[in-house]
This record gives sequence, structure tokens and C-alpha cells, in this order.
Amino acid sequence: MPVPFSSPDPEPAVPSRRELNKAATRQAITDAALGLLRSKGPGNFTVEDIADAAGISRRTFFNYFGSTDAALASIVHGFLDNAIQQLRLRPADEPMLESAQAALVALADPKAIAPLAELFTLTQQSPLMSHTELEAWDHCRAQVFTVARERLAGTPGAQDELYVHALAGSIISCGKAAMEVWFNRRGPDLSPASLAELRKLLIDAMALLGAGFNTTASPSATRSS
Amino acid sequence: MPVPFSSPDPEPAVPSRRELNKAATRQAITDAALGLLRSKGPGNFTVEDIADAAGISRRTFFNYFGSTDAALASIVHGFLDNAIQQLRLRPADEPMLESAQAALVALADPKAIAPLAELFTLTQQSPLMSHTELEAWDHCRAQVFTVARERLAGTPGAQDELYVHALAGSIISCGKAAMEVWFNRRGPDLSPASLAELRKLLIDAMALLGAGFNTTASPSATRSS
DNA sequence: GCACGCACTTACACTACGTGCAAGTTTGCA
DNA sequence: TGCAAACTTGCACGTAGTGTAAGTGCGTGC
Repeated sequence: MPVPFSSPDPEPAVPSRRELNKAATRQAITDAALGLLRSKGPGNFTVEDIADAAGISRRTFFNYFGSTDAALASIVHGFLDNAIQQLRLRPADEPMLESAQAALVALADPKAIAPLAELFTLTQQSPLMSHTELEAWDHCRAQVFTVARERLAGTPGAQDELYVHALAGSIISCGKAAMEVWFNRRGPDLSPASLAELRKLLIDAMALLGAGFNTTASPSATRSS
Repeated sequence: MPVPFSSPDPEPAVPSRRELNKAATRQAITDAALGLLRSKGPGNFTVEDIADAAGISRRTFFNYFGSTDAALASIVHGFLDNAIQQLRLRPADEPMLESAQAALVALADPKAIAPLAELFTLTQQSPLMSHTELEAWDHCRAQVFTVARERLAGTPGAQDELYVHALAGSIISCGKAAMEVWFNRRGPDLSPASLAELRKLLIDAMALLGAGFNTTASPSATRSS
């Protein structure tokens, strides 16, 4: 407490004590959940275990998350929300596929992807995570849909609901596909070479989509480095 | 019954009494679940309610399905399994997107789509169904992946895991998009005109995918009849 | 036709989930 | 300092889902 005045923190909209407490509790919960996932494996711990590890009551856990899955999926949500943020930063007149490519590549960074990679490797072999993870991706799809609809509002021939829905869904599917292939190949490897491969996979996936999956007409898309 | 011998039913591998009983119970459960969904709305009935309505014990319900959601999602599974069957019937040298188009259009038939349409309209406004429905679509995606991998085994430039994963995911996404747009527009309408529109949406969605979402280069894709 | 074995159903018990409620505690504000 | 709102907590309750052991119906070999 160096400053006697109101704002020791130069952040916008001065985060109040309450907000900081809530954020800390939230973080403590996800940390505890991830720790238990590491030590006991998926499905082998209860909400009470998480609450104890986080130093809160069982009831309070449910004030933050609806289930253990939801607590863990918040990691995926964090990553994908970040991706959406990147997507919104792209110029509005850029083609959607290029924007998606850029947003995803920006996220292929150790800092952002490390928790996701660990979560993925810890839950890969068990279908216990699938529920909420699928929901997280679908939530992201809905947000891509919103962004795409805003952008294409004035584009002739693309104002169709069908076009926007299909595009958003396909972008998400290709992003998922790239990540899945990467995890299958590299596991929890976060080395620069591995991340470079992820970036290439993401770019290639979007290129495939843009080329309509025509293998004959995609010069630099399907071959590895 | 023209034959006095063992098989009055010309089906393969004579379904035994046990199998018939199981199938009947399974059907009774899904019927009961759908009925309760109609009368009470999503989330307003329990497993015990379903079991009572189906004339079985609560425990037996769990011998067939893991949750109420799963019981209802079996309808979606039935539809999508049917679609996969149609897909497998297509000639192996046909382009995947055309096969998918054909398989989906073959399913745009009142008989096959009626239960799906009702389920969809009953659960549309509530997210209670999303879990298992997303899983059903993802299960279908995995099967499309398998079919695609088998087909493209010898195709040069397409042997990539990435290509097959991205293709399968995108096909599913576009199929979902077409159905979603159709339900949003038509609700539970199963008239020939409505089904014709669904077929058109499915065809258009696959065409969009095949054209790489290039609006400029898709002559007959995005306009309604 | 009869009895044995297996598949299936059922009741019971138990753990864990998720939520409403009515306290108690902390924070923001006058 | 004192009050109000936000937040945490313990308690109670209904429901989900599973292990187990006993009962019932079906297929099979004798």
C-alpha cells in the first residue's frame, strides 16, 4: 500500500476490492481443479475436493461454476475468447478467412496455448471432458458467426444466413482440426519448432477451406515444411 | 406367413426374442421421453418419470441410457447414423462433397426427418439439450472422418490427417448450418415446399464449401428459388 | 419336456451433484 | 460509524448415476 489515494493500480476502471477477490477466487478454483486433474486424473475427484483445495466451501464453488467440467473448460473459454478478441482487431474489410488465419496464428504462442495444451493432454484419452469442451468450441463458433454477420452485412450475395452459419462453422471446424492434428503429433511439446508447426497447420487449414478442398489447385497447402 | 418353417421374417440373422424385447424397451423409453418432453417441456421431468411412463424401473432406464438427454439424443443419433449409411452407399470414386450432398439430400424426407424436426422445435429455445446434441453431431463427424480417410487413402496430396479432419469437420458444420437455417425459417413445417427448401439449403451449403466461400464465383449458390 | 445357464430386470443402498434458503461475513458508501 | 448490498457459508433436499445381489424370462442341451 504505497499510495494513500484511491488507485495503486494503473488499470482502467479501477478494479474494486470485491472484483479482485472474485477474480482471485475464480483463479484459485481453476488452479485447484487443474492441480487435481494432474494428480488424480479426470473423473477421480469431486467438487468437494476442488473446494477444499481452493480454500472455499462447496457451495461457493457452485456460485462460480456449474460443474467440475465447467471449471476446467474455463481454460478453453479463456483461450477462445482471446482468439475472438484477436479476430475483432482485424480490419473489417479483410476477407474472413484471412482474419481467422491471422487471429489463430497470433494465439499460437506459448503463453496463451500452454494451459490449453496441458488440459488437452490430460483429458485426451478420456471422454469425460468432451461435453464442456464441445460447448466451448460451439460458443466460439457463435461468436465467429456474430463477427462474420457484422462484417458481411453489406456484402452482396453473402447476406444469407446460410452463408454466415456455414462459414463460421467451417472456420471453427478447421481450427479444431489443426489443433487436433497438432496435439496428436506433438503432445504437450511447446518448443518453437512445435509451435511453428502449429502455425503452419492453422494456415494450411484455412487455406484448404479457402480452396474448397480442391487438392489439385492448392500449391502450398498440404505438404509439410 | 407362407412358410411353415422357422423364418416368417426374411431378415438376416433372425432377431431373437431377447433382441426384440430389448428393441421394444428401448423404443418405449424414447417414446416416453419424447412424450414427456412434449407435455412437460425440457428439464421439467425426471428419469423416474420416464421409467414410469415406459413401464420399467429407474434402474433399467440406466441400463439403456446414461441420462435423459442421451435417451432423447438417440433420435438424433438414429438420423445421423442413417446419413452415414447413405454416405457409405455412394461410389468410392465420387468427390466427398458430392457424396455428402447426395447422402444429406436423401435424408431430407418426411419419414426420416419428422422426429428430428419435432425434437428440434421442442428443445430449440432451451440450452438443456445442447450437451448430447453436440455430442451426436461430433460422433457423426468422427464417422465422416473414417469414411473420408478410407476413400482418400490413395489420393495424392490428400493423405494428410489435416485434410481429412478439416474436410470432415467442415462437412458436418455445413450440414448443421443448413439444418439450423431451415429450422429457423420453417419451424416444424414438413410440407413438400419446406422439404424442397431444406434440400436446396443442403445443396447450397455443400456448394459453398466446394467453392471456398467465394461469393463472387458461386453462380447458383446463395439466392433462394 | 426339463433343467441348467445366461441375459435381463428390479429393489436397495450409497455417493455425488446442483439448488433454494437463511443465516453470517465482508465491502462500499454516506 | 453505521447501513446496505455483495458475497460466503452451512444446511437441507431432490435428483443423478452406479454397485450389488436377488428375482424373472429366455435359449439350449440333455
